[in-house]
Amino acid sequence: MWPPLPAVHFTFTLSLSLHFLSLPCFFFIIFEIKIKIKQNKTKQTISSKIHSISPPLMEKSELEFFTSNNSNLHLSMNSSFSMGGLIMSHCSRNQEQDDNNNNNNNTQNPDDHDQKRVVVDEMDFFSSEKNKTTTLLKDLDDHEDHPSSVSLKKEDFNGISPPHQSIDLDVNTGLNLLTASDQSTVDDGMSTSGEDQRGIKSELAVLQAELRRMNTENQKLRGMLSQVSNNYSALQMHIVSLMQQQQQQQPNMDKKTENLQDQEMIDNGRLEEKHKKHETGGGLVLPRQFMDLGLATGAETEEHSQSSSEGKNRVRTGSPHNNAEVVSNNEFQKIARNNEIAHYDQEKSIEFREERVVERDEESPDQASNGWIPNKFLKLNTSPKNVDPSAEATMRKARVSVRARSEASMITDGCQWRKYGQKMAKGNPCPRAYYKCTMAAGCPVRKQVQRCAEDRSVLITTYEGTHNHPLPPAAMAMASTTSAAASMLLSGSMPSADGLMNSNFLARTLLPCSSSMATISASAPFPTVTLDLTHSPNPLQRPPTQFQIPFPNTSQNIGSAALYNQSKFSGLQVSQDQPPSQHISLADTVNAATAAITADPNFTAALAAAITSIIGVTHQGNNGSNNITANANIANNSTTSTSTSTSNGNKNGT
DNA sequence: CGTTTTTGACCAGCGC
DNA sequence: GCGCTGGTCAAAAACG
Repeated sequence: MWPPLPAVHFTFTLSLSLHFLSLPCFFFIIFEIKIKIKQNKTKQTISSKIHSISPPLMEKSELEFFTSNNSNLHLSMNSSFSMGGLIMSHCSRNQEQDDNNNNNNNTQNPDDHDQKRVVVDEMDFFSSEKNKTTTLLKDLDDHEDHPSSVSLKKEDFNGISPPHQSIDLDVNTGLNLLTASDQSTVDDGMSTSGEDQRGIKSELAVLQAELRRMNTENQKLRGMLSQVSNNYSALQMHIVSLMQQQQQQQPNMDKKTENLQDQEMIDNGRLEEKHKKHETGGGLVLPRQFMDLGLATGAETEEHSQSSSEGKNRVRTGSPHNNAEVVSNNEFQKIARNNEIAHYDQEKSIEFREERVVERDEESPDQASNGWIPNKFLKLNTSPKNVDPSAEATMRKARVSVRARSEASMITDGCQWRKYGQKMAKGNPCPRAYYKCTMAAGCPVRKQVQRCAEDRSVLITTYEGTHNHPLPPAAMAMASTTSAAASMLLSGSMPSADGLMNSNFLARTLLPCSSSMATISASAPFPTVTLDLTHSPNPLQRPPTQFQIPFPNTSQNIGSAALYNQSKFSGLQVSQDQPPSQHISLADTVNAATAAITADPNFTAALAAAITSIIGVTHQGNNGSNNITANANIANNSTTSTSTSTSNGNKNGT
C-alpha cells in the first residue's frame, strides 16, 4: 500500500472573467466540484452547488487539491460570482461511486493504487476558464511522480459507467493518474486490459457529455444572470418607489380604489379606458421597465410596419457573440417567464398586475415569427391589441442621456442601430440623428445622437426604451446602466396625487451623496437622466481599453459620471450648462468610482463601476461595482457610419 | 441586388 | 385655429 504521504494542499486560483455587466444587484453563487480519490478506491464527487452567500464578492474560482497522507484527494473548484439575489441549483452532482464499483475496479486493477488518475475536463463555467484550467493541468503534472498525483486535462475519464449514465456521473477513474503530457495513455502499464480500456473510454464519454452539458448550462446561466439582474434591479426600484408612494400618499386612499378598478378593467379588457384615466388623472408614468424581463416585451405597434428589409437586417445583424445567447434564449425565456409567473402568483400587488398586463399588451405579433419567443411564451403574452398608444408613449418617454466626448458620429455601445431619421433641432446647429435598435425584431429601443451645441466635441446620446432581446456583453454595460437609470427615473417620477413628481426621490435614489443634483420636474414630457461622462477630475493615464478616445482631449474623457435629471429632453444641451461647481460637487459621489477607474486596468469595467457606484447604491446590500465587468465599449470608433453633416438637416430643423 | 442612409413629407403635441 | 417643434415614415439615393 501507499506509504504515508505528507499532506499536500494545492490551491489554484482561477479568475473568472464574467461579463455580468452592470448588474445592479448581486448574488453569489458557488459552483463546487469535488473529486475525491481514496486509496484503492475512487470516489469522485462532482458537485456543482450554488450557494447564495453574502458579500464580499468573489470573482475567482478556486481549485483546490488536498492530498492527505491517507491518499485522499480532494479537488474542489469553487466558482463564485455575483448574481442579483438569484439562488439557483445548478447541476447538482454529489454522487459517489459505490463500493461495488470500487471493488470491481480494484479487482481489475489490483495494483492501480499507484495509477490513480483523475482527468477532469475543462470546467468551463464561463468560457474563460478553459485556458486557465489547462494551465492548471500543467501545474499538476509536476506531481505526476507522486502516486496520488492528479492530472487535469481535456481528456476522457477512465471508467466503467456507460455513456447513458452520464447524468449520474458515477465515475470510476481506475485511479489512473495521468499527466497532461501522457494524455490518456496509461503510463505505468499497470492497467492494460481491454475491458478496462473500454470501460475507461465509456467513462470518458460520460464525463465529456456531462461537461458539455455543464458548458451549455453555463452559457445559459450567463445570459440569465444578465437578464435576471436587470429585472431584479427594476423590481427592487419598483418596490422602493411603491414604499415611497405609500409613505407620501398614505392619506390618499383613492389610489387603492382606483387600482381595484384597474384590476376590473384589466380583467374586462378595458385597458384603454384605464390608461386614459391614468393619463388624464395625473399623468402617471407607467413603470414599464419594472417588470421588463428583457424578453419580447415592449414591441410597439409602430414596429409592425417595419419593412421586410429591416426584418432581414435584424436577423442578419446578429453578432456571433449574440448567437451564443440566442441558443439558450428559449430556455432562458421559459425560466424568466416562470419567474414572472411566480411573481404574478406571489405578488398580490395590483400594480404588479397592472404592469404585467401592460407588458403583455406590448407584445407584438412580429415576435411570433422571429423565432425568439417560444410558443409557451407567446401564449402567455399574446393579448388583444387593446393597448393604449398614449399610455405606451408615456412609458417610453423615460430617457437616459449619455454625454461623452467623441468625434465619431456615434458611440459604440455594443448594440446595432439603424438610422431612420435626422432633423435639425431647435437651438442646435448640429443635426439630431434618430436610430433604432436592430438587434432584434421589434426592439423598441431608440436613441438620438446629437452633438452639443456649445461643445461640439461632446456627443449626446439619448436612449429610450428597453431592449426586448438578449444583449451581447459589449452592450450590457450601457443597456443595463440606461435601463437601471430609466427604471429609477420612472420610479422617482411617479407623480403624486397633486401631479407633482417626487423631486426628492430620484435625488435620494441616484445621488444620495449629492441629492441636490437630481430633480425631476413635473412638467417634464420626457424625464431624462443624464450620465455626464465628459468631465474627468482626475485625468490620470489609463491603460488602453475599449473606451479609447483618440482625439487630443483624451484627458477630458469619461472619468467620472455626473448624473442628473433634466426636465426636458430638449435640455440635453442645457445639461452641459451646469456650472462646473455642480460637477465638482459630484466628486464625492464618484470618488470611489474614480479611484476604481484609475486603478482598474480595464477601464470599461471601471466605467461601469463608476456608473454603478452611483446607480447601484440604491440596491441595498448590492455590491454593484464588483459586478461590472462589462465591455462598456463606449468607443468613438463608431460602427455605424452616420453622416453628421449639417447640410443634411431637413427643413424642419429651421 | 440587398441593405443602409438620406431626406422630404407627414403627424402629434403644445403654446399662443 | 395656426404655427412651431419633435418625432417618425417611407421613397429615393447611396453604398457595398
